[in-house]
Amino acid sequence: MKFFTDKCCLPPPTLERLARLYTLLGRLEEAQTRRVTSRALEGLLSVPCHTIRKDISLLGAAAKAERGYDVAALRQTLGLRLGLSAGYSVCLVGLGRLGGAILNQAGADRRYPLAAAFDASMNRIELTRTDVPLYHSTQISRVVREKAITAGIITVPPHAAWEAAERLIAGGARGIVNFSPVIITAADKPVVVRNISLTGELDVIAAYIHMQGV
Amino acid sequence: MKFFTDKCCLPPPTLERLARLYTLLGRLEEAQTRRVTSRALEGLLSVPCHTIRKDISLLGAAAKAERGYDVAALRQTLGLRLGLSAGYSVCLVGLGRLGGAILNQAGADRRYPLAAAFDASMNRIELTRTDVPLYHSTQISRVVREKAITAGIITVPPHAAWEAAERLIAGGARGIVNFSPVIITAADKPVVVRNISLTGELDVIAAYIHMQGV
DNA sequence: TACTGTGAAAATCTTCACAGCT
DNA sequence: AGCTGTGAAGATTTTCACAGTA
Repeated sequence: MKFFTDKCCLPPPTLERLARLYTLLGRLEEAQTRRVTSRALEGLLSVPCHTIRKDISLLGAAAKAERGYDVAALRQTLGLRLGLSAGYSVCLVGLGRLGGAILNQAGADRRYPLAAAFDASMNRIELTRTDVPLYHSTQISRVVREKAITAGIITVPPHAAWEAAERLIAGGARGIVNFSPVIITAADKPVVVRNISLTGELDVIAAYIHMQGV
Repeated sequence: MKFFTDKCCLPPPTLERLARLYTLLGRLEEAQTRRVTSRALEGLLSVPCHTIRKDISLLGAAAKAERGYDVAALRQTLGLRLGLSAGYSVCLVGLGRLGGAILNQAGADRRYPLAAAFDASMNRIELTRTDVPLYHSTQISRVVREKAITAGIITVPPHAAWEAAERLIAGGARGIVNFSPVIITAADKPVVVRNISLTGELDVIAAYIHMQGV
């Protein structure tokens, strides 16, 4: 018998849905919504209400059987149990167009402040205007270690992606969001990797369409 | 008894893995690799070789039991069966920083050429330099319909995301890649939606880390 | 020997059904 | 009446084990 994937104590699909729910609850809170029923969440998340209830139930800590969930309370519980309020700091590797966009939008989202950003071009580092401290890519491991950075966002060109990932891992990073079109794997390392690719998403869409599905 | 999700004739997880495999095979082909074994793919995709073999087997069309798969042949089969060589055209909604980045990188990836791009600001439309035809956001439905655009990429601010999605759908788009931090749902419409959010990915990473997992 | 292909077994995830609360 | 919580049933997905082929 095997308990889920590795040592995770919540099924991965549940964990991912709950993470999305957390963000949604934040938005509802901003909109002054006090309570939501699982059925309302079904419409907002495209997840069956049964599944939502089950997910929350698996968390082990829900409110009593009242009319719907208390938005603020549920969000807080979620943040606690999922470790989303841990205040991890992240860094950015690659100051090209995509990196630049993230650098600027990072201000909008206070949850994951950028503690550092890196690029392989000194020229670009000098041209970039930001409050985030900038370093040359060769400094990744050192800076990640010194600042105790938890995760890195990779936006470098394909050929440089692996080296960026290795440096992040060498510095002790525990997570990587990889936007370069190369798949980064770290099955043997204690690192969570999320590979995101626009083309990949379009491929999946094309495949679903091809299958006549929804 | 229920057959997978909706009318799709391949299990969704399989479909998504195969789509990723397709891209990987393209890369291997560029690198002049002729054959790959399922075990080699395991390392490159972080997917167990058993699963890879099963996935390919479900496709229904693999080579004879030789030493590994013929890279080019498998890729071609995949493209055909998954509909990845259908030559869909896509459009971009939102010419902010992220949209601009995608607009420029789109040239790098010839698989999904941008047939149009939209923004709500005429000023920004005039300032943007590109070969892609630009239109005001109010034209989305018309242009999507006239150019038979299959999918749209949304990079607008949160408050404008829903309207963008509705216009795309009204124009007949079958797929949406949404990079805005709002979740777009279209469970009742024949549209495939992929919501992608940097913060969301960081949340998932944080949650996995919290669970002590890998 | 080293690989793929695949039915069957095992594990996992989702859905159901109904108890319990308000 | 209408909601949540949850064990159990059902469906899906992964893993296994081994037959078959070069």
